[in-house]
Amino acid sequence: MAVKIKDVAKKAGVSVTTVSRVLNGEKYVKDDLKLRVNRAIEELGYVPSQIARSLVSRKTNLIGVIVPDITSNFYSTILSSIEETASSNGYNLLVCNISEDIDKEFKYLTIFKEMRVEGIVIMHEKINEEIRTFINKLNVPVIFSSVKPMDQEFISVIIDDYQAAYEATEHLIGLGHERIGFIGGDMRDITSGQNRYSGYRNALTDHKLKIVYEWIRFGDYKVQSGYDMMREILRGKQLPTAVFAVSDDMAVGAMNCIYDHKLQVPGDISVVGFDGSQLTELVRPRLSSMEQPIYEMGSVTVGTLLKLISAEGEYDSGGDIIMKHRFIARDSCRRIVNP
Amino acid sequence: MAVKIKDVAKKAGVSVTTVSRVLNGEKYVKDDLKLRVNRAIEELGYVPSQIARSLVSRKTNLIGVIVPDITSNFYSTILSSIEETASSNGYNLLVCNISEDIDKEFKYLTIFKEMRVEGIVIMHEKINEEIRTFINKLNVPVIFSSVKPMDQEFISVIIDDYQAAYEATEHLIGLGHERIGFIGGDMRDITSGQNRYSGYRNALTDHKLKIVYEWIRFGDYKVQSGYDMMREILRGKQLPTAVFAVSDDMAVGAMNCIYDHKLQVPGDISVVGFDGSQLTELVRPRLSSMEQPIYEMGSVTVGTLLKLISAEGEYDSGGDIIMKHRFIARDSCRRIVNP
DNA sequence: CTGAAAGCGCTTACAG
DNA sequence: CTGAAAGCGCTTACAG
Repeated sequence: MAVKIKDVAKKAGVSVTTVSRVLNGEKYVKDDLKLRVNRAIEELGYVPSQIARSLVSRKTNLIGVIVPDITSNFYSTILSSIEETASSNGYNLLVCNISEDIDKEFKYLTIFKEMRVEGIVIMHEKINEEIRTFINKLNVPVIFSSVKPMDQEFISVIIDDYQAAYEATEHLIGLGHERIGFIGGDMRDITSGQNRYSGYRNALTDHKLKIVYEWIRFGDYKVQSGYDMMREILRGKQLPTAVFAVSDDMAVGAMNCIYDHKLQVPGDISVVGFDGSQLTELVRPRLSSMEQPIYEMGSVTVGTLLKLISAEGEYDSGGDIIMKHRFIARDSCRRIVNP
Repeated sequence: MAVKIKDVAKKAGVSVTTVSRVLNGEKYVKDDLKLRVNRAIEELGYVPSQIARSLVSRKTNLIGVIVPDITSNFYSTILSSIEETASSNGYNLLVCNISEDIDKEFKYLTIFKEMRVEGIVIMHEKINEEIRTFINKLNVPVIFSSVKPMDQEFISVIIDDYQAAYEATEHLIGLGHERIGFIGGDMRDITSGQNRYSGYRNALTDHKLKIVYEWIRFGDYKVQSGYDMMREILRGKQLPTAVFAVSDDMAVGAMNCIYDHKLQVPGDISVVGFDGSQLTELVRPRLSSMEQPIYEMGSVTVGTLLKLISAEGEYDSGGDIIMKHRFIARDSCRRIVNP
């Protein structure tokens, strides 16, 4: 099979201990021995087994990542950032795409444990009782990225969703809109579900605008549900002049639905999205959106996780990590002159 | 630290051998012992170390995947399919997003070797001499998915790109187009670079149409390059009535460029894409595209790789694996009545 | 500075 | 059916 440390030792005429020492860059190896060892490594094409190393060092350099849907631009962008940060810190990623399948998540968490990953990143909010129990006694640092599930005490890397949604709604109000619809998210998630909804509602009421339930729907953050929810809104007696969707995907779905109904964005209905994903620049008209610092969130997630790992539970981040949001106006909203 | 097999054995009052046996589902263990062991496992929350197992079994159940750009819908879709197939066969993914960085690829291949992955999937064509040499003597099955780099003899899972590009071009010709532009790919890739270009050219010449180099550009498959290449084409004296881009991303970039120049798709210029990614249904007008069976390609890639793994080099796939393509007409092309 | 030996947490012949 | 022992490929005290 593959060449092992013993083969290198034999070829170099030294002990495996010595080979191990030059492998790990220890000093106290005479130069000529070091030279012989390195030459043997070179000639044999020796690459040490991380498996064996992990067994003795108890370090796997592995981080397990659970992604709800890797084909979503938002998640794949965070993931690419996570990957980059992890990689540059010497960590590798075990990636699990659960696509709504809770059983798969449980299976994967077990695999993560078998593989002795040093930390886990979770990016979805559908945490049930069984999973909560499991990760609680897992004895491995867990961090949530971009979500904050209910009833659990792990750190989340998020933005101030309430404030962000409030400001996004105010943007529309500032443009003169008074009939503003809403396509929300999952209420099992505190921030992207509940807080964004509260932000929307409070912005309206603070500005003396009525909350019209006919214009309010809840989706699953994906394009199709944005489309479907928008269609329901379009069936109403009176139409809103603007819609705020809490993900860019849903906003694009809504835009497409409006387009397919022969209405114009922003001529007939303005649309605001949320996330600031690449989609915003991909569609026409370009989508105005409340931007999350997606890429930065990925690196902060890994950075914090690495601190948790090296501190072995002693590190206190001081609770959730709140990143800065920023509204980016593009071409999907218009000013209402005569409401 | 974590509980190990010895702890279970002690608690159950048996030898570690016996625990190992019930763990691995061997028969020849008396029911009452099995019961005691399982109870001990349960009570201790024992999960065996895959690291230790791998060391003795020489099986890691790991597949290394190199993706050029995980944020691209095309690649993330293949990846999700790869993940699903691997997972359901008991394999886990070590994912590397190289984002154009050849050095990173080399680093990752080394890590793959250290981790003793059982197989490797590569999804990009920029294989240089150093990398070629490395994977050739890696002694691990390698398979290329959706690409076929030059000068290497590993299996690729691809479609008949020549024929597909030919048919896509013919679709436009069939609609009456005579001035058909082309936004191509990377010539280092035989199929998606060279063959698609040949398919386009031969379709034109077979139908007595002229090849106009003013309308031909080459990009990197991404949205931005589609946009940029289209802008160059739009600068020409005479405009084509249609453009065929060899990726949906570039086609969307081209559509956006046309839109930003106040021209209509398909009114002024028809656009055909390639891949059949989710983007085709996301944009308006919906993009007509030559569809690759993306999801199936992912599962076939893993399926073939697993055969290569279990056959230990004895399995002969009979060369590249050619999947079926299919043109899907949507709304981005119009019929030319008076050319 | 260098090496023999023990040990990381498992599995697998080999005996019984 | 069950267990003691060797071994997977490394690292790390411990001696020298």
